[in-house]
Amino acid sequence: MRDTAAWVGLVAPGRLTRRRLSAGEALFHQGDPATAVYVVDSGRIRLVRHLEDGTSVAVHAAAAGESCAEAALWAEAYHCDAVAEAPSEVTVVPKADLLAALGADPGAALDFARALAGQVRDLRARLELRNIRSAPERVLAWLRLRARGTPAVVALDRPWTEISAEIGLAREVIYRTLAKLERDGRLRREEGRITLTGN
Amino acid sequence: MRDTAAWVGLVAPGRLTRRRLSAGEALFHQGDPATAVYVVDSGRIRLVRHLEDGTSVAVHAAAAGESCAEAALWAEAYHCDAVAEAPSEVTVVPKADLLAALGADPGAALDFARALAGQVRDLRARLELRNIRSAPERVLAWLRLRARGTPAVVALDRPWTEISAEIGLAREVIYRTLAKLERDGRLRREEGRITLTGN
DNA sequence: CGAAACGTTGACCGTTTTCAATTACAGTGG
DNA sequence: CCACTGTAATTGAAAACGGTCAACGTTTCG
Repeated sequence: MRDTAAWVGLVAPGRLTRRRLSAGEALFHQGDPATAVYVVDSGRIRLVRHLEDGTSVAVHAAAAGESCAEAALWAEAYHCDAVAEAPSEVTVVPKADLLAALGADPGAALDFARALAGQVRDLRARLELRNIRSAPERVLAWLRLRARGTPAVVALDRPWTEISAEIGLAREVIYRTLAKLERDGRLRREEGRITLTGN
Repeated sequence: MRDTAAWVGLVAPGRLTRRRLSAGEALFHQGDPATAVYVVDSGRIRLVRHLEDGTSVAVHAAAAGESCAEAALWAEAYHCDAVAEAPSEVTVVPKADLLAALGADPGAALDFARALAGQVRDLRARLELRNIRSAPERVLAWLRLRARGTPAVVALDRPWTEISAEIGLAREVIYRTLAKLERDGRLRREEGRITLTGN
């Protein structure tokens, strides 16, 4: 992971800004003129779309390393609110600069497209994962997708509490499921990593 | 919807091919040299990734109107199998032609990026939707996201059977939930459309 | 006209969620 | 250096919810 936002390099470093947000602080509001795209460096930014009837729907929660509001590049105004869920830091990539860089060099635009295509691939896979109803099967599928080498080993870079949200199961279920899978000999749990065992 | 693949127009029509697949037929195999990107015209293409340990994981199921294997543009070989779930038709967009078109004109590359960014936005929203556990809340959120006008009306362009898969609930649950929401006065069901009622 | 797909509803079962309680640490400030 | 607080990791038990099976009327379409 996490070359996710390599395209930030397309903009001159001097044009990038850092912004620090405290919990609950807004990065931008729905309707504000779209002036920048963002990359979350730390913390978590929640994007919420407000609807005509007064209700709202969460459309994304960008974690550290992820970018958000790319679509703002082609929009006049932001289509959702962005609020920090926790103290966060974001890199502000001015829309004008990024567009200029992309328009000037086809290679740059292709790099950008490539990053987006990678993200589309990832998101589709995640979505497909959610179609697996059974908790153990889903967890196994998630593990297999990110396993490397023989025997298959998955390095755990963040707490299960966080991973469980990505997998879409309550964290208790994850623990229980892992324990059971280990008992059944499907995997082995070690400090910071999981080894998928043959059968 | 479904300008999803407007970028197909970037390639000279004469270079596009149509391919018809019968149920179960393979469009390409993991490891095959990546030669094209595809747009599903009808039917459904299932993408499956095969893993080192012999197991496999579904990474996507492209329905009519969707494109697939965009990432193949930057890959030597396909990273998954593509098999028709049902009789299907796809437009074959030769990788070389598309890359050439994108590389020649920054505007074209930007259009491509734009389409991908839109898809990223959609996929994130769908994923976020899946985080809503409660069936009625999930259904309502889905409806609200695609409601237009005041009062909010959702036009139904396809059978619930299909929609239920997108929402991620068994179709029976959808029917039951809709019936209950209607009973509770949260919405009204009419021929081919749903009206969200105030409260 | 008949087969398929769609829409609908009831009932039951199984799984996941939720609530609760406990252990283990890591970091903080006195 | 040590209580003290907060997060992560676990596990148990009960409740709730969605999944699945079944049955049936309806519409669609070849």
